[in-house]
Amino acid sequence: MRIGELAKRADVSRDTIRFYERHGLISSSPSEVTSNSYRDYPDSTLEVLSMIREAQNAGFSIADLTFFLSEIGTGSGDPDAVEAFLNNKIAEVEESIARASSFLSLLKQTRDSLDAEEDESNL
Amino acid sequence: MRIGELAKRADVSRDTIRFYERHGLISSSPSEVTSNSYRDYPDSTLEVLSMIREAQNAGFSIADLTFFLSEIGTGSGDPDAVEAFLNNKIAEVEESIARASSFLSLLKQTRDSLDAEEDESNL
DNA sequence: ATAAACCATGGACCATTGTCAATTGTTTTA
DNA sequence: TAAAACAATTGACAATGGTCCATGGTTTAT
Repeated sequence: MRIGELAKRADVSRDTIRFYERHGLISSSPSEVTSNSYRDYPDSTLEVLSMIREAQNAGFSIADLTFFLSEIGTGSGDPDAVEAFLNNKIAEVEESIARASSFLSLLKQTRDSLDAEEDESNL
Repeated sequence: MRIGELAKRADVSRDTIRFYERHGLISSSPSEVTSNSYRDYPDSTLEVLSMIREAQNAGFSIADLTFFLSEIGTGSGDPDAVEAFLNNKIAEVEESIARASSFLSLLKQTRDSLDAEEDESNL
């Protein structure tokens, strides 16, 4: 599919798609029609884009993703390095989830005590 | 305490502390010694700094934190706006945790299939 | 009392993650 | 077939979250 359709379906901008492609997160092929310079993106790019969002949300940088996706994609590279990378990242993400949960509790507690105050003043 | 000690204890740079203070996340008072321009930070700043880290990890921006901390600190402002802000943020953080957990599964699954490949080739 | 360590201020600078605009070419549609 | 919509490329611009540096003053340690 062409970049415009991909952008619409994945809900990211064309520029973002090009940005990701420049950084090796996704890839495309020249269109079958050789008379233009349009690129063709496989359907699977949709899932990759969705995964990129999840990964970023979990704290992955573009550089992390470049490494992860290229390793996963090609299977080349030092398997031990990939394993070490994954173990590191798994630990980081677990840690991050734990921290976020703790912060979430604080937010809820804050809201609840705010509610209590409200009720207090509405007697 | 003075900025250097705070920086060391909280494990952030002095510049970061000043940056946060400029943005209203923390505050200090002039030192008791009036002959200098040194600032004095209360011990509680340590917890605030630690909370800032948790909040950032959970997706809060500096602007979010500025709002949250000032509201929590002063109790002034529109309580409904604060409540709405909190409800929004709580939903966002919950969503983010769910996504991160899903991504974590992918990472683990990737590691496991990598391990399986390894074992495969080591028969 | 002097050197080393610390502090404040201001502004420049930086990496990351995009976004926008200009130009030029291609496709689709009315 | 002409206008509107879409695409590629290049390079500038922007927001966020800091970091660094120069300068000049203050404190602490020797």
